[in-house]
Amino acid sequence: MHSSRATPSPESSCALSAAVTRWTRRKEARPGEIMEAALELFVARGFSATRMEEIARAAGVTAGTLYRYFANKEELLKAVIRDAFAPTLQEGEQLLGNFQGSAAELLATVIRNWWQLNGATRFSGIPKLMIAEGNNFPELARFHREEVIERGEALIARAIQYGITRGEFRPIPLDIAVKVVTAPVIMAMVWKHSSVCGGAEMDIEHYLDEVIATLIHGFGSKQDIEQPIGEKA
Amino acid sequence: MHSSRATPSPESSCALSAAVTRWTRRKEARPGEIMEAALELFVARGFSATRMEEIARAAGVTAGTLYRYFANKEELLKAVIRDAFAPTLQEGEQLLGNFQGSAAELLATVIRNWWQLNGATRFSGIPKLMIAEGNNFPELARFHREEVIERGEALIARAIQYGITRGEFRPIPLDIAVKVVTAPVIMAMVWKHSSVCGGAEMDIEHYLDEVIATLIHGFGSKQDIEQPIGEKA
Amino acid sequence: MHSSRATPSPESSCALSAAVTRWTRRKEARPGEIMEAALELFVARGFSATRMEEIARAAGVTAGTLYRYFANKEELLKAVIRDAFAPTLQEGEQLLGNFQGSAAELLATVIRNWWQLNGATRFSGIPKLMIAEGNNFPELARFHREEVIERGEALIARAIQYGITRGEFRPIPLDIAVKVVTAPVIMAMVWKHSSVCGGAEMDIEHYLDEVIATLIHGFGSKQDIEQPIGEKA
Amino acid sequence: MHSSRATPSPESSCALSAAVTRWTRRKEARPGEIMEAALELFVARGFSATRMEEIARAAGVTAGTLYRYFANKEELLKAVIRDAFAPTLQEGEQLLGNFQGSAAELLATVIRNWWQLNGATRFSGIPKLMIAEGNNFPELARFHREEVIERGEALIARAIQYGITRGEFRPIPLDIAVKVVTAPVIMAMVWKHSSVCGGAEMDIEHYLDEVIATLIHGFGSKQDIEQPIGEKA
DNA sequence: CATGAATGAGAGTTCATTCAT
DNA sequence: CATGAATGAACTCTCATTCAT
Repeated sequence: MHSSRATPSPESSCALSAAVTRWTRRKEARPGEIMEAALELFVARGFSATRMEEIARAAGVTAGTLYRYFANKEELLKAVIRDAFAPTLQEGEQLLGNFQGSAAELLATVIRNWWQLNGATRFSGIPKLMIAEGNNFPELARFHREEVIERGEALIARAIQYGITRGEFRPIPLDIAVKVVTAPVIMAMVWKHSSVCGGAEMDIEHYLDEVIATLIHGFGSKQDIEQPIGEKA
Repeated sequence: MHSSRATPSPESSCALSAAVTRWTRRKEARPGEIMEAALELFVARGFSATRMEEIARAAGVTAGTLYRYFANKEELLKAVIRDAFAPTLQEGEQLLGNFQGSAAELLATVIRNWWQLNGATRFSGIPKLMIAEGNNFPELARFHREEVIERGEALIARAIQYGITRGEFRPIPLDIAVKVVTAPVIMAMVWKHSSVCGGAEMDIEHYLDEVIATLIHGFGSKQDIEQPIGEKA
Repeated sequence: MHSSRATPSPESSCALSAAVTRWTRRKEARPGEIMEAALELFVARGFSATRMEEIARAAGVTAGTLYRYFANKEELLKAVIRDAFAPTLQEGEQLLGNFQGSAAELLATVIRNWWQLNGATRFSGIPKLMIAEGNNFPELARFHREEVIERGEALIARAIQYGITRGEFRPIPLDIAVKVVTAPVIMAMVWKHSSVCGGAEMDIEHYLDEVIATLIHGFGSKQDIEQPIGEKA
Repeated sequence: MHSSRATPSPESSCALSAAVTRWTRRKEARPGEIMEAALELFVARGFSATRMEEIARAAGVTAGTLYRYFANKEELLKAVIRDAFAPTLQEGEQLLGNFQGSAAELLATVIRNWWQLNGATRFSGIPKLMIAEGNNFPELARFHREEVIERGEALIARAIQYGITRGEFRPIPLDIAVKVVTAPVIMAMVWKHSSVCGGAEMDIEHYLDEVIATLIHGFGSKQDIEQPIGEKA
């Protein structure tokens, strides 16, 4: 069955290799390989549109095998998400704990960290995934909201609060300000994975620089801020 | 030909007025009713997850009837999108043509118009739709990119250029600046339709005010802008 | 596709019959045909062991069609059961309402009715079905218990009570006496459908006669009943 | 060969006693432990619905191990049944050989014995099992019929014949009478394991008392038995 | 022109059984 | 001898689409 795959020399040693195993024992490696394949496909095609058998084939196993490691498709995605965000969130929480410098610097660092650990990796496809199909999978949505969004937004909120407390930022309501910060970053991730918008070929690093600059100046309190124009009366 | 069904006299057909029975009037309204129903459902559940029969029921017809007006599901969505954006874009193009005031005011107006004509209507669900499933329907993606995104971004670009030319905004690369402006607006539309993020209960009007304020100040050139912190390199 | 089946003359009328329909419209007949086929197969093979596609084939349709008429396999069986017992139970309830004669006669009639309307038909396979798999399908078990068993046992109970009230039967606790009556009848149904016990070739009519005789004499109060032997202490 | 696992000295193998390690002792106990676990689960869930891996886990081994001792699932059930009935039947045969008292007493004793040795144990689930799935496993059905049912019915037949010969019982055809006796006992076993009928909470001891009383009186010849009512013809 | 019964190609998931270790 | 990862064939159920009426 031309198993190939990590078989050093398929043709060597007649007697032994005749018995080339139908499957290779990989207990430890399997879950990771499967999650890898799943992430790739979920991001590329979407959750519903990805067939379990495709994931299996991409991971070099059969569909039945997936169910040894993950109870069902939804749990597989949950596992993928868990793996994706844990490090980023931990890193962020640590950063916030010890920070000493200016709020501008803090906000810039938080955003850049977020991008490097998530946006620049293939985890960047997950937000699009949840936006796309979260409504159809309520348990998945709940999980993502509680485990990822709430923790992530709390981080951003602390950074902004830090700036307001220091008088660097004007006193914007935290919940709103958090959205103002996250929106452009999430959209960047969406663009990376969407052929719909012309985002495929945009220079994301440059975009992020401008986002950061605009946010910092936009949040700034130094200048006397004249009333924004067109405020709903 | 045995149409029956509340048609007073199927065989009469003397003049035009006689033929305008309730059933016949219906016939002309059908495509619109179907598209209406389709938009509602596509936005709520996603494209793939919406069953043709649901759309039919919502439009008061049966599944087979849909295929009289639309070749298939994908063509139905294309028709829906075509209808959605034409007015908004026209309005925007007109505005840009005649504008005289400050760039800040222009940018604020463009954004608010966009929101009123799209974001506040149920068309606001379409961006999410395209983000979600555009990749799986390339022809759809191409159509949306060319007919909607490119025209929309051109509008925003003109508004920003207006500000730069007047010296109100610092000279940010246009393609980047456009994304900085559109990201928070599109995300607002996404949040409106996503149970995933806690966007359901956010105060979008207030959010938009802050977005506009932040953009205008962030783009502003008046203050001496110290070098943004953490700029790569 | 040699559809045959109620087609008067398959070979006649060239032009018309060339277009022999892929499917025949049978809206009214279908559910009945499907339930018929399902009963046959459920009884023969058991509930779990019967595949939906087998039922479909036996009913002359494809598997998908079953789901137009029945939400799922369990609902299909429920429909079969509903159809099977409604008439028997109604008949029994009517009988009990008007009866005038001796209790012995009443009991005999109730049992014989039960057998003729159920035991002698192919509905007789249903008790075996429920015994076999009821534990694995709790909703099915509940339905059968509430809709069939409880109503049926209430009937038997009334007949016995009638005998006790008249002094024809000794005062046996009703719940127990009901089981003593139903056990041999249900077992007769089980035997009819079980190759396991040598019941296939037994003379059930004769068996029922003896059951009735034994029950009536066994319940009788006339003779001085000496203490049953071996009663637990 | 690298068995490892608490084996003190895999390579020693000096004498017999050395080989009687805990692991080796286990080896001899295995089939019994597996059959025990299988019985429990087959009775609780049914034959098909019980997964081999469940049995394995319940027996403290893994799925693969089952196949060392039993060729497949069906053979495992056969082994379980073989073990279940041997003692009961032997006991019964002995009883019949030496009995001296009244037929009523004999019949009562045979039934009570049967119940105590089978009905009251977890073997009581086997009849339900065979009723449920016997038809799908012909070889199993044949085995059970020949090894269990026929021998059991022969026992009952002898007890009834004893009563007829002594003039205690009226001359009922033996094959019929046997069924009249076994039906209520088997049903009692079925009820014990069926949530379908409200049998779970019934007082089986009391039920059996009434069954025995009814049978003995029902079979009795003393009273002048008027023609049972409603006899067919 | 509208209907809606029917199709048929999968989708996710389960499980007895195998076999390299 | 025991393990348990892996297979692969079923199974139930879904849904876009067709087409006789």
